[in-house]
Amino acid sequence: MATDPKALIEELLRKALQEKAPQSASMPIFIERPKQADHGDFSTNVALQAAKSEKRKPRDLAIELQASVTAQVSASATLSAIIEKPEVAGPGFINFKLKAGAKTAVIRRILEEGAGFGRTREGRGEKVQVEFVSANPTGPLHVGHGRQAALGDAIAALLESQGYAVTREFYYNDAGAQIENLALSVQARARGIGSGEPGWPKDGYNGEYIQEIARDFVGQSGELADLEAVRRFAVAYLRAEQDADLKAFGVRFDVYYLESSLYADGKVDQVVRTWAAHGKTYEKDGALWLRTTEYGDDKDRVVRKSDGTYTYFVPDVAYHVTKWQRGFRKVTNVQGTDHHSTVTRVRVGLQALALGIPPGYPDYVLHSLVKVMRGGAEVKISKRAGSYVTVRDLIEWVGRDAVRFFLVSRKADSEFVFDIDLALAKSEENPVYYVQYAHARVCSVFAQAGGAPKDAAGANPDLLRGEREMALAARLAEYPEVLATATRELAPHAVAFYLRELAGEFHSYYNAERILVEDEALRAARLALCAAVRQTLANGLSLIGVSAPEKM
RNA sequence: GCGCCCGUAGCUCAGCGGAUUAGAGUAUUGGCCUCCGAAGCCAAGGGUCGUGGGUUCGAAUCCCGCCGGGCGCGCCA
Repeated sequence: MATDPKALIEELLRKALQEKAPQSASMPIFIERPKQADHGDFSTNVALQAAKSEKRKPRDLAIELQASVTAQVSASATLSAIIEKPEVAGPGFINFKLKAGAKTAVIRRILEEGAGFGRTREGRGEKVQVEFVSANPTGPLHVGHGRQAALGDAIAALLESQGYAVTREFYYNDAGAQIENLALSVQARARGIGSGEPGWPKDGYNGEYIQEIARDFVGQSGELADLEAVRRFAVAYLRAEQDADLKAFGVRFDVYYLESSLYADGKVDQVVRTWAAHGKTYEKDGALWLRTTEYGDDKDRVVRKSDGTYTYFVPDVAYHVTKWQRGFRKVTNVQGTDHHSTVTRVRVGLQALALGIPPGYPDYVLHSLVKVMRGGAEVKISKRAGSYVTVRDLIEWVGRDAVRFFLVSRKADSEFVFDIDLALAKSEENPVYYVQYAHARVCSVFAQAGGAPKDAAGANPDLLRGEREMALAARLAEYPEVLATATRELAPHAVAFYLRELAGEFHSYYNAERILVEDEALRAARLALCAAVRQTLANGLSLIGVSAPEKM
């Protein structure tokens, strides 16, 4: 028998369905935590769902299910100690209440499991890969990359928490025309040629960083005529810059995969040969085309241009072949929505290779670009323009924790506005401080109590009977479900929202009740509850890459 | 024009495997520090969930049209 109350209730309902509504015996059962306290701790709408196929009135069916569940509960002493008799409400909801002791049991569990609270082995060690940031080494990381870094890292952490073996990977587009362009721009700058002047490359990069690279290159007496040397220097320079930014942001990668290596290893050629061998390509207008329309694309795509070079998506496909061959059956790419056309392209390219890769491979999490406002006007995010807000700017302005929390607090596909003025002037109102403050507050209480309780051994959670204590315990118990859902949906924003709520309930409790009361037993019980709150806050914050300070 | 995404309180956003009274933060207003940190708490006001239809006993949630916004539609990446 399950020990988790929610799982228990599901088992009870399943059995009730088999008894009272055999037609619907195998239907999915959704058990929610109602917003309204008087609707109990758990609620289900199975009766409403099943009523249709059973051709019954929802409320009548609900009453029968309720009777079955009640009978099962009364028959078992264990169950009776955990669950109250359920109630039928509204159009046919069945609401469940837990016995007070069953609610606070989670406190013991949290203190026992510690940093492991919320973690599961669901993933069974399956290898998964999360690719994110993957910025071209042609400029510093901008806010969009920051969003990607915050999202990707949190998604990776969530997958790890559910038992997957995660590889964080960064793909470097270090082989294309843009790199050539970068080298030419630096070379021109070093020769004193400004943007738009004679000799300036078409579509050259004219950000200030180009001048810095040029200055450094000349300063190290680099040979300006040697474009290859300029290219190597510029790429190394920008990679170092990006690495520094990512480090400051607290994001680490396990693998940096170089696009250039795909060419060097012949993997790009191999992809094209395989397509040709399967009759998926044809020549037209001096170029080589892939029959992507066979897979639902609206037109065929050029893979080898008439100048003999490949289009960008060929190495992209080759890259994903390596992911498959490296044993990643589950791959998530975090990218901006401006890349959404590559989703079909890459998937189709993989299909045309006939390697047995599933059609939906890989997964994508696409995020809208961040709009940065300053002084009431939008700050343009454009590499070419050279004026845009970088990740480093944001970190310097509002701090790493605030940036990460903020960027991960929104659904990936929602567009949102990062108001620099607001972040600058009112950084203390950022929700991250609210959550961190709750953590620091618990630490402060422990400092006065002469130390944190090591475990729940000396505490009796049954002494906690206050409304706020019950609410806090229920919130704590919800944490594992939040992680499971957030992982399944690749939606780390749910963690940020959860932490906000947990912190809120703690602040509320703290203001209403004194923790360090005279009564030693009650005091120990409350300290245990605080310890559980602190542990859960710390666990959640670490998933989204935010620190849990003891003092602020 | 076509494709994908978005439109929920003044502002920034949750909710969207349909269901019991639509939620937070922030802003505004009014309270709370002789007592564990006021970066906090308590309370009030504020929404025809873009709009018009449809499905349903029931729609912010599903379907269609329209309006508004974002992104994409290269032999660029």
